[in-house]
Amino acid sequence: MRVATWNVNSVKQRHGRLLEWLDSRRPDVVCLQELKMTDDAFATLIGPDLEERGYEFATAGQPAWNGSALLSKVGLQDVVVGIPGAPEYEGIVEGRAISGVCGAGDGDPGIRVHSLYTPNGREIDSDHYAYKLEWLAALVAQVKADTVPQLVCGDMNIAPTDEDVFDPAAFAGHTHVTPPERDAIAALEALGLRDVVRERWPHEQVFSYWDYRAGMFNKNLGMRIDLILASGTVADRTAAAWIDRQARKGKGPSDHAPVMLDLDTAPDGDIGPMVPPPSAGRVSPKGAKLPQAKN
DNA sequence: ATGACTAAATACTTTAGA
Repeated sequence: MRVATWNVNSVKQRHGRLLEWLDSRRPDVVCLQELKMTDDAFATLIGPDLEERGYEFATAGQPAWNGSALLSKVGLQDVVVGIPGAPEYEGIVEGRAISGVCGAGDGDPGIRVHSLYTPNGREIDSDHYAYKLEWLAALVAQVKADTVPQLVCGDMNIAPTDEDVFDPAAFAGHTHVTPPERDAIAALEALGLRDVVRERWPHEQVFSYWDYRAGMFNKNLGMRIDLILASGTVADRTAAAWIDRQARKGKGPSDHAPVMLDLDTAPDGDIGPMVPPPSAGRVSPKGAKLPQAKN
């Protein structure tokens, strides 16, 4: 079974590339983030394309911003929209979480797959940052309460360690790298979840996000903030785990690349081409800075 | 010192992303 998570940065803008990627990689379960559209708009725009390819789907959409989706060719049961107990932001329930059980049947309990878009946090002294931490606490509580096999996937907006950014010095004082944020990832790992990409690439620079500006992708100045965290029995089935940098290349990409996990069973037939290892031989230049917002 | 790119709505400028 192949599982993928991808922040597509607008399904409307990524429609063609998303379908080409699905046809090339043939994932069985797909988590999408930043749909930037409502449930109805998603179903109208891309629902028929997904059904034609054998996917069931469920969405936690929202007008214009955020939005998470879960696609599955291997069953989609017990869908939960949102995280119980998660905070709202200024009275709005944002489309940041959806989960469902995939691959169940024949005595197999399946896997609860979460498709998550953690709040960005903006600045450390902002209420968006406090909201991010509260949201993460609700996620940890929910994962703890659920004892079935789990995959926690998505744009977590946290670089788990200093190895997950191009230069820790460039991120001093910024969100995504602060101890309270990293504590949330550590709390999930303390519950038995494992970061399958880092386990597979323990000493490589593997990034999943590169700012659109200033040639950051070409210089490999990125961050690893899109994660797949697997509970023990699922992580033990890892056949391959990687970041699909090919999907970040060319004209009109998302600023994120998909994260991929192959478990030790897969459907019969062609599941797509082999892909090269992530960032093979690439090392970030030293002393680079983050792009700065215009004032 | 500054800008840098993309997307959506607030729409020809602002807000947001990370």
